[in-house]
Amino acid sequence: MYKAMDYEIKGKDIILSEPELDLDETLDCGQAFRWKKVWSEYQCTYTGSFVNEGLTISQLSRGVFRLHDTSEEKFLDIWADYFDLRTDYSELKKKFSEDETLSKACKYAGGIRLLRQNAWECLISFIISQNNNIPRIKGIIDRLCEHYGGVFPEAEQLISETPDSLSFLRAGFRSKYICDAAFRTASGDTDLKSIAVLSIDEARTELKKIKGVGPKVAECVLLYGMHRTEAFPVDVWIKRVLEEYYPGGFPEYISENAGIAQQYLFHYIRTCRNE
DNA sequence: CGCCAGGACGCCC
DNA sequence: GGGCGTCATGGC
Repeated sequence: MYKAMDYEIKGKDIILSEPELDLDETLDCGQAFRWKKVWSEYQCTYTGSFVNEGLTISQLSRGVFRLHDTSEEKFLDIWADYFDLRTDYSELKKKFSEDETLSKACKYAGGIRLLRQNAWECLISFIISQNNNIPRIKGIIDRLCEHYGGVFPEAEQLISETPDSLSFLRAGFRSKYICDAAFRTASGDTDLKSIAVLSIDEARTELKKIKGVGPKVAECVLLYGMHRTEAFPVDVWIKRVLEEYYPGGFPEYISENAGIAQQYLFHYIRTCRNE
């Protein structure tokens, strides 16, 4: 599964070659909500961040990318992990493709990767996601970050908020859940770092102690924020996939990477069938 | 306008 | 334990 990375340093930029990555597919497929796409004169560029570290990255051509104004150290320490570059996705997809539906999904959008995101940001983001649509989720998270100076607020910054004081988010009934998550996290009652290494069922139980965290949100935090690739979030879209293509159950041989497979299916069912 | 959205909670049986 | 109404908000 380990894969060597192919990159070169070019001034203050890093040029990365990774055939199994596509920015549109990876950064805009419902796993992360804070990457902004900008079209400059010659290229399309994404700007986003991991915790306090910002990044501008553009796709120069198929499988070739420029990480702007960064360093080799930051690339190796932060972005290689964030984009999961040390995992061999060609190997993963080869396995997935033994299944007919997954084979189509991987062929349709082969540049999807599972981002290794921050657990706290995932927790709040997916609390916001419940019974909500992606454009509006992005709007709420934008307003949250904007209010805290353009960065995602830490739990400690949110403990003084109340559902009333968060009304500017227009998050509706979800605001009280954000407050509970912040209080529990800041007080140490919930410790995401230690939850991340629990057995998957213990981790689920711990996460669901937070108000507004049910099976789906817990699964998203595990998958996107803790890189527990066996976690398998089932929303209305994946429910349709399961009913239509997997009436006998999801393939057992994929279970340890079911969450990654789910990501290809989610994108496939939502976009391909509308074309 | 009505239906839906990367759901969870509270209550009922 | 499963079924169902409710919860804000706004995208489409």
